[in-house]
Amino acid sequence: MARKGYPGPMTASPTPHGSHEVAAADADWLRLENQICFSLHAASRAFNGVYRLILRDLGLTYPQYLVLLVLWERGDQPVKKLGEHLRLDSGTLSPLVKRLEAAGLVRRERSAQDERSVRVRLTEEGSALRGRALEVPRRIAAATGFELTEIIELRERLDRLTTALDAATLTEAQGAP
Amino acid sequence: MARKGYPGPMTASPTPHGSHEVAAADADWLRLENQICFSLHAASRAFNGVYRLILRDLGLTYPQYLVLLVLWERGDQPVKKLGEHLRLDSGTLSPLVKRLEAAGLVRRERSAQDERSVRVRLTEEGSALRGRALEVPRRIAAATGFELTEIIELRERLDRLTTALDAATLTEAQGAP
DNA sequence: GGCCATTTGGTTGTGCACAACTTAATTGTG
DNA sequence: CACAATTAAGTTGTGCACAACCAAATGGCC
Repeated sequence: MARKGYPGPMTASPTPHGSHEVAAADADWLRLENQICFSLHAASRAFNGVYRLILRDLGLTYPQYLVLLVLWERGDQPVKKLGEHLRLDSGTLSPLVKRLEAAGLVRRERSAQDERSVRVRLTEEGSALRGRALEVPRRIAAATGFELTEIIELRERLDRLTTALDAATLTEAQGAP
Repeated sequence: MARKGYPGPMTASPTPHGSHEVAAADADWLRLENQICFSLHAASRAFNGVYRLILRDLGLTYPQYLVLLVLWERGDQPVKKLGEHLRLDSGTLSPLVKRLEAAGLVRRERSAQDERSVRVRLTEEGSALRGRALEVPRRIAAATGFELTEIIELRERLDRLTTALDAATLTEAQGAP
């Protein structure tokens, strides 16, 4: 668990264009970036673990909980909108929503106006579950042990990171070689 | 993409024990915590997306890359040790390592001293891949657009978060009600 | 009307994460 | 020595994430 030191900023300074020097600098970068992406990965899974426990009482997984949050806050939504709010595509949402339907929490019904669209509607039971879910956030916040300001800062930084990474994904994917 | 405002600290102040008041405060907390866990979730997936692209040339997934990082840095390891470094259990690592073996990057061999243990050993090809992987971190760092100090701060905060969450998971799981 | 691209969901296949269980080797204890 | 407990991997089953592909409905265009 004890964290080994990361290479100091001096050793990781971006060496201009050298040949041998670059290899050493790369190795340092590698170690550092390993930390940041790995830290994020680990934090995400740790969060998932806490949610798993707390949501077990409600019979929900964490992504299912997210879907319900959207429905509780914004009302019935077509699958498309859910995907936009949660950044998930149909390949993830279709089976997930079906499981929520199997659990009796939502119903899926084709729109009459546009038969391509499927509206996800909370059932009585699904709406009622919100009451039991209200205590979840506080338990989660308590588990982090973070101050409110700290949470806000962290969130801001993560969102900025996500935006940058998404942009980079696009440019990598198509445009600039 | 535009972010709606989060409830200010004043509205989210933990109301003592009320009845109606609590519901409103809970709803605020809910919104806020939704942000932080969701932000983390989204950031993690965004990172994964960038890695997916950059690692495609190497024929690796992100978790496979993590396993190789450990092997490159610390040499051959039994599966158990890999799991400790990466916080992954055998259910995840067994098939993953088999895929790496199928790709010709590692070999798995039973230890002679302890026949329960399986040592994961880099092949020639697996070791050689390190050279091509050296440029990965810099491309990732560039994709984040973050300063070094900012990355380090973020990492520190995430690690602290993970530690707190892990501790909370344990106490939730067994002990204190 | 007939033809097209677009939009919306769905399906399939691969891989990761994890819980629960199994198997085999090892260690500890009487 | 015999036997129980522990440990290391593996297996099975469920669910999420995403790429790639498919089908039906829609809307624009001639």
